[in-house]
Amino acid sequence: MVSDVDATLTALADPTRRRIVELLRERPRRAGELVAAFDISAPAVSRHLRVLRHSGVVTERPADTDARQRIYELRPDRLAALGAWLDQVQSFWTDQLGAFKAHAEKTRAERVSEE
Amino acid sequence: MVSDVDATLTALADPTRRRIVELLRERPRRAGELVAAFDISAPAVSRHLRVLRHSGVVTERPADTDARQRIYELRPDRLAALGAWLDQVQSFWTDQLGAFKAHAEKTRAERVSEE
DNA sequence: GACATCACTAACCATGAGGTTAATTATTAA
DNA sequence: TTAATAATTAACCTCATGGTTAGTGATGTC
Repeated sequence: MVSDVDATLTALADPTRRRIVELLRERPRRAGELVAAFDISAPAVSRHLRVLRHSGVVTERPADTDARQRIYELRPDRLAALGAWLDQVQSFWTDQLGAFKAHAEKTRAERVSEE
Repeated sequence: MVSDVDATLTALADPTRRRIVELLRERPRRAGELVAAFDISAPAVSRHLRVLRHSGVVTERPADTDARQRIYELRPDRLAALGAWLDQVQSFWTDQLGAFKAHAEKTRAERVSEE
């Protein structure tokens, strides 16, 4: 029930991996491109990518132009599952305390529009 | 920018803490009640609660009937912020999926930076 | 074919996080 | 006021995780 959410949260637990997700949020990127974005070594980034891959947060494929290069792309399903889990937790909460429901929704909406 | 999301994800990274959140999803609970729900020691649970407290996911207050007991309650703001972050990531993905599916391999697409 | 390049795995090391038991604080009960 | 209870902090141990450098496999380039 929570197992893929579990893997997703574990994957997003690390700040470097969160940053990778944010980079991939803009567009797919080559592994080397991601390595260049951090001050850590290439193998370190590579292992973060493996965690993200195995948790299903990203996909990987070789580039058409140069098969040595690997393109990483964000995959929405797992993030959607996490979102659903969050909605569930929040909805239970709002059911419990109906008076605050409006406030919670309002807060959420504000945060979205802020960025 | 991501800092509270950061703390929230770190807090939810641990399976025990996720389970605590799910228990609190139903109703506020006493610390001892939460301890009883796990096979680990009371201090271990206590520290998980501290992490959740510091990340803002839960609040704590003494019980009215017995001030030794502490009531833990879920707080929606941080989870809402995390939800907003997820929405943001996903919306970027869906906006740009079509365009990049076609050209990502051949073209180095230049992006408008929204930050 | 020889060599460079991209990204990965392998092997190793250090730190942090989660677990334990023992001690501490605050409150209630006798 | 003394003892018991609820929960926490303190001190300690172990192991998972993230970092490193070195080596490997595959692909592109000369």
